Amino acid sequence: MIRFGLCCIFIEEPIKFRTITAKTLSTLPRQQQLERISDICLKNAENLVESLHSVARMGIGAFRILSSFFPRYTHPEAGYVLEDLPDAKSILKILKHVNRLRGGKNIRLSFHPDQFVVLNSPNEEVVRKSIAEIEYHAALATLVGAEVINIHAGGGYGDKAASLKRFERGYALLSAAAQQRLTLENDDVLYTPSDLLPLCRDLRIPLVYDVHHHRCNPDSLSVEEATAKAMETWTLRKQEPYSHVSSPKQGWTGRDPKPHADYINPADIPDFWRDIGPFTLDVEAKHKEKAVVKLMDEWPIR
DNA sequence: GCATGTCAAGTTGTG
DNA sequence: CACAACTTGACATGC
Repeated sequence: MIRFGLCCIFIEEPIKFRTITAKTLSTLPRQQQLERISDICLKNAENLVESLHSVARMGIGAFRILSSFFPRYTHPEAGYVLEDLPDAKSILKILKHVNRLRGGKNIRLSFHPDQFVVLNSPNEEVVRKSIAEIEYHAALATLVGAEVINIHAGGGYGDKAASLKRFERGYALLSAAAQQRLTLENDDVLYTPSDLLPLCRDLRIPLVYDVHHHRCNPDSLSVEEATAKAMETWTLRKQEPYSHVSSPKQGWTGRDPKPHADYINPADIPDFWRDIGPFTLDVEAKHKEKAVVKLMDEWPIR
């Protein structure tokens, strides 16, 4: 049994999350900055409520919240905390409503902090900023009841073993709220499931198994083996596993299989996934909810 | 209006 | 060595 998930945004549904750049904010006095940000955060909170209604209506069971939900939250100049915002009370109220809705509709929420979050960087400043960004996600996750903050292990810096050791150091600096939600995902160029599984076992971190990344960046494990080992990291924590799927834009014969296609080719989903579970499968496709709905139609669960 | 360039941030592989 | 790719497009500006 598979629960399908949508990532961040919609292509056809009339829901547009808003944002603002640090550059634009920098032209405004602080009070006006906070007003602009507050307005955007309030609208994004309302958008999230609408998102839950929409995905529930379409039979989608998970939703990834975009990282710029509170735009520029940790920016060195434009950054802020919720209490700074004129609409803080309304925003909080809506986010608590989101949490109740999520529970009532049984929708899993997650985050995927962007590529600038590198917990294993040799540069201390990068680690410090990465931790701030993860803690921002954790605060938001606590408010809305999101289970997962999923990241990649980071750079290799010519020595993957040493770099994974540095990951442990960064991980140790996170709050309990962040550690509780942090998950690791195999990436498409560097860290394979085999690389990450020992670390996941040692730190009790669930492994989000991205089958597309595994095909782009394989190791000695078969898809079957990697699936089974990844699932174990979740059941150990008594959580439903998460996996990711996407299809290559130019097909597997094209030059670079890494870019994502508009839709999922059902053939890219391992057949045996029908018989395991339950687990959540985030669909990473450019056509967003249309791709998820199409996949659910073309790849019916038993 | 609509087209186009820009947007905080890291790391890697490619042309 | 510049640039795309990564989960990603929306905002800002200038015509």
